[in-house]
Formats: sequence, C-alpha cells, structure tokens
Amino acid sequence: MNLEQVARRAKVSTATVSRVLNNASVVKSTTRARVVKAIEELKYHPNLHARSLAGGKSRTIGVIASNMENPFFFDIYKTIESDARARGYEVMMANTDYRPEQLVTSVRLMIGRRVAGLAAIVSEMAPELMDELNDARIPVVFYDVGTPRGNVTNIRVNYRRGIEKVVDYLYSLGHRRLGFIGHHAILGPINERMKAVMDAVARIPSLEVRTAADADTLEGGRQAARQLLSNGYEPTAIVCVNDITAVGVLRELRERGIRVPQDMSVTGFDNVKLSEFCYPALTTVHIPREQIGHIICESLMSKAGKSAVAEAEIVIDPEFVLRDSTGPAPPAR
Amino acid sequence: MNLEQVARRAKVSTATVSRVLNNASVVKSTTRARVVKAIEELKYHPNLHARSLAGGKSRTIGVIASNMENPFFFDIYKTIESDARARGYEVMMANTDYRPEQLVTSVRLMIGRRVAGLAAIVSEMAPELMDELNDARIPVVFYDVGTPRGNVTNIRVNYRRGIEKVVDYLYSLGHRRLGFIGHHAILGPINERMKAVMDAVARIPSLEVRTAADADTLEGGRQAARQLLSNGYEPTAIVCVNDITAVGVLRELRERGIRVPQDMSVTGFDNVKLSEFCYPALTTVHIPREQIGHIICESLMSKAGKSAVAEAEIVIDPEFVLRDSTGPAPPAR
DNA sequence: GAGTTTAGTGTAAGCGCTGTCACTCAACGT
DNA sequence: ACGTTGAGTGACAGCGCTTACACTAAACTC
Repeated sequence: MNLEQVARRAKVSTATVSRVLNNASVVKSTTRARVVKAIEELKYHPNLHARSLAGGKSRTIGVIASNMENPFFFDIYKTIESDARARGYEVMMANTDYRPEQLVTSVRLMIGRRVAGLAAIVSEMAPELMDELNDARIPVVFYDVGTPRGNVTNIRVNYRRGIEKVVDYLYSLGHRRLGFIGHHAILGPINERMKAVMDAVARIPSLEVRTAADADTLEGGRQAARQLLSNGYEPTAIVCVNDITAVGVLRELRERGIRVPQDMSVTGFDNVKLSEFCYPALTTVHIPREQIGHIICESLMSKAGKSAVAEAEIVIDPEFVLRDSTGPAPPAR
Repeated sequence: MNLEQVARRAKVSTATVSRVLNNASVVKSTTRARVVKAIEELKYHPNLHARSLAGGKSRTIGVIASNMENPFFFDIYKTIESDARARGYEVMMANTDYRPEQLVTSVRLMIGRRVAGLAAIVSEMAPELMDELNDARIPVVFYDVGTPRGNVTNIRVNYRRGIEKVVDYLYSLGHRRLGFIGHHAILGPINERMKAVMDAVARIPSLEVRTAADADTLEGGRQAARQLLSNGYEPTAIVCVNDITAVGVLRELRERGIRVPQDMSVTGFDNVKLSEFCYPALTTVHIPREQIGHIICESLMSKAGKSAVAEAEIVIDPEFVLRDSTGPAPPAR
C-alpha cells in the first residue's frame, strides 16, 4: 500500500498525491477530492520512514529522562510535548533508569532517527556523549548535566541555593543533626547535589549530617530511611533529594511510630503535585517544571531554524515552599 | 554522513559496511576491523529511517496509553519496554489524555511508522479504529477496550468482580450509602466500569450510591470528592475508580476534618505502589500490571512471527487488598 | 591439473516518499 | 492570430539503506 497505488486509483501521478498529503495549495480541488477519496478507500497511511528519508528532516523531537516514573520528569515531558505538538512536531520519549549506558543507547537511537532536536533531562552522564552530540549537529538541551557547546544549551537549577534555604530553615527551627536521603545516581562523590548538601551543612559549624541512598522511588526512599536510622544515628530532620523519596521516608517513619513533624521534620524537593497530597503535606522546594519545559522547547525550536544561539546556559533559582512536614526540633532527650 | 562515506574510508563497498552494521558473520575479521574503525572515526550513526524503509520492517513496538501520569499505565508500559528490549525491540510510547481523537492520531502515527506491533492500553475508543487496524495487518493488543478480530487480541480485567468484592466488603461493614468517584473518561452511561458499580450496588436493595467525576489525577479526585459531598449527600464510604483519585479524595476529607476510616471509608483500585505509601494506606483491588505487560508483549511477539493466533480474548480476575482506609460504618447520627 | 566448493566482497535494484524541473493547455493580452 | 502567462500536473532523480545476485580468488577434491 503506497503512493503509487493511490496515484493509480486516483488516476494522477505520485507527485500529485504527495502534494495532496502535504496539502500544497496548488492542486485543483476536483483532483484533490479524487485523491482524498482514493486514500480513504485504500486506507492508505503514508510511510513515515520514507517521508523523513526523502525529506531529510523529521519534525520529531526526542526527550530523554532519567526516570519518567518520577512526576518531576514527567511534568517537564508533558510541557515539552504540548509545546512541540502546537508547533507541529512529534515527540519521542526514552527512559534511562539513571544508567549512563542506557543514556548513550538512547541518544544514539535519537540521532539515528534524525530528530530535529533533543532534550536530555538526566542526572547521569557519559563522557563520550558530548562529542557525539556536537558532531551530530542536532540542537540539544541538557537539563542538570552537560556543558554548553556549539549546539548544546544547558539549563540548570541552582540546587545549592535551594538546599541552603532548606538547611537554613531547619537550623532556624533548632535542628542540629540532619539526615540526607539521596538516590543511587547522585551518590558519586563529585555529584553536585550531594556536594551542595555537604557544603550547605559545612557553612554552619554546629550542624551535622549523615546520608543514605537507594532507588529513586517511594520504596527506595523508605529503604534509605531504614538505612539511615539503623546505625544509632538520631537526626531530628531528614532532607530528601526529592518529593518521591520523601514520601517513602514518611511511610517508614509512620511505621516506626515517629511523628512528623513533632518528632522529626522531613523535607522534599521539586514540589511535585504529590507533595501537597501526602500526609503530612511536604515542606519542599519548588522547581518550575513548566517553565523549564517551555524554555527547553523554545531553545530547541529556535536553534532548529538558524544556527545562531541564544544563551548557552540558563540557571533557575528555586523557591522554598513551607508546608506541614517541618516543625521545631524536639527537645533533646 | 552515510554508508557510502564510511565505505569509501574503509575502502570497501556499502554492502560490506551494511553487513558489519548488522553483524552478519560472513565478513572477514580484518575487513570488519577496518570498517569499525572508519565508523568510529567518522562518528557514523546509521539512518534508522532508511534502514527500516529498505528492510521493510522496524523492530519497534508502539504503546499507547490514556494517561502515563497514572502509575497504573506506566507500570504496564515499563514491563512491555523491558520485555521488548530483551528481544531486541525498541518501544515508542504515546499518550492520549483519554481523548479519542488523540487515540486516532497516535494509532495513525504508529501505523505510519510501520511498528511491528501495537499495544493500546486505553479506556477511550473511536469507532473507525478497529477497521483501520485490521487493514493495517499489524499485531494489536487492546487492554480494556476493543473487540477481538483477526490480528487484534484483547485483554480485560473483570472489573465487575473487582467492584463487587469492594461493595460486598463495604456492605459487610455496615455501609449503606456509598459514593463513587470516577474520572471524566468513564462517565459515559454505557461505560463498563460505571455500569459495574451501578450493577454491583443494585444487587443489594438497601444500598444507595451517588457518583461524581473529574480528571484522572490527584487534583481531579479531590475535586470530585468536593462535588460529591457538596449536595448534602452523606455517604459513609467512597469507592474510587483508581488509587490516584482515591489519594485525592483522602486529601479533601482530611481538609474537611473527616477521619478515614473512622468517619468515612475510602477504597482505591489498581493497587498502585502509592496506595501503600499514602496515609492511610488504601484498601484497593490488585490489578496484576506486570502480568498484563508480559501477556501483551508475548501476544505481540508471537503474532509478529506467524499469523496464527493464540486466544483472542484474555480475562483477568482481580484480587481484593485490605489495608487501612476502610472500617465499620459510623453509627447513624 | 581441471573441476568444484566456499569464503568474502562488490554491484545494483529497489524500499516509498519528496521536490525539482519540464511540460500542457486554457486564458489572456495585443 | 500568435506569443505569453501561469495554474496544474507528470516524470524522475535522489534520500540512505538492505539484499539478491554476481563475481573473484583461494581451498579443496580426486
């Protein structure tokens, strides 16, 4: 079932059918009607591979994320998708599960599909990638990781400031022993988020922190909390790398009969919808995901046109959100 | 950057490069090495469109879901993805937001990409679709909707039984006035789920039910609860169409100072991970999402091979899961 | 040593589409 | 009557790959 069969049935050339499909206005309306009829009768669906091969372009943009299960990533994805659709682009998504080799595979897949633009909302990185992407001449936006280059724009959130706001607030409530719950992917010693926490704590001499990590899921947060509390360490507040793990932590504390916030304060990060809906509602830090999505799309699209570039690095300052999961430190026993 | 350039650099023909890429074993190892070197030096990435056009196949399977934001869908997707990957297939996902016209668009996109198989995990339906899919000769699995056909397999969960278990349990606890929270997509009067609830209630004469609906999100559940309780109706238990909306309902009840389960029982559906992690943990109905994913993948792959088909319709019986969000009906005031 | 395999490689015909260029022919101007 | 348009259409050369098929040369067979 191809153009030629449609053409034959409508008694026109393949070129004309193609013109109808791409609704070029030159086609006479009676001819167009004949072609449309033939297309419907034959239930013809153009082969998209052939189309983008012949056209050399693809009107598809790729989005790669570390963990689509976490609404943080998904919210950004959704914004990109709707922005892109509005401009007549399709979106392809891929998940990496925080695995660098999967990132590489996914990026290659996207390059192979000749996407018109690529957004990588990931926390992991692979050294060979930047070169490959640079050579592929595809507009790229990295969120969180990566370094700006010719065709690569970067968007970052100032985690450092966000974490500082959280730590300062907890300090003001009298907390001195903190716990930090991460996920495996950010355990690397050089990792910025881990470092941000350490530095934020180091600013204040009387503050102490210990860390634990597990998967970036509800269950992972719970496991990490278990781990953190199993060594006799008794923090009065637990800072979590994001809201999802924080909800996992809440569960573990509930199970242990530790009341939040009376006995223990807990903070999230991202301000995902769930953070308002869990109990107690999480004190967290708002990351403007929609704004990020818009910026990504904008950046991709504008670069797709001309080679001239806007800013190569965009930094966003996050906002502290106070809810019910934090309170004064309990008196020392 | 194409096969020819690589071939030229390695001083071989394009056919040989192609053989190396598809690792046909016939290539002499010294030649292979030369080609591999050239590929790496040129940072060559095969054009996947050209490949599947020439090959006529695509080793990609498409997954369309109503709402990937809801972990129910995402869990199924993840299973399909990992199964498919294990067999060397790629997976493309698409979201419909419960919109039939988006379903049609997505299906056409998948057909246009000549996917090797298509899974539609959707609650909405469009009449023209079944014919189109049938003619496309692509193996298709529908979950929840659709009717079995030549190349179309169906998987269903016996919602009726699931809902009956919930209603029976609530009845046994003394509940007589129920509320049902749906989402917009299932409000259609002929919808099976809605009907299942109505029928389950109708079996027991002393039982009464009213319904409300909003979006399939946390916020949607909350809004629907608000709506349900705003008319002076005073149910003692709220049955929700799924766990996500149930968590939204919990939030609204908390805000109103209605205790769960003492003043009001709430049930979810799906047994999503979140249902264990919210507070109170939800009584719900388990839908075996992994099993469903495996069946879908299995069905798609086996049909991709031969045209012979296994069963055309598979029905799964869901299991009741008792947790903390349900309790005896409060004494009448 | 002539005939027969066989391993390895090259040639070239598509796959289904787009886009350029050339063409036809009615309508128009002069 | 005879160019001159220009709207509408067709012919056809790619796009980058796969894959029959053809071919070469070395390795056997007897």
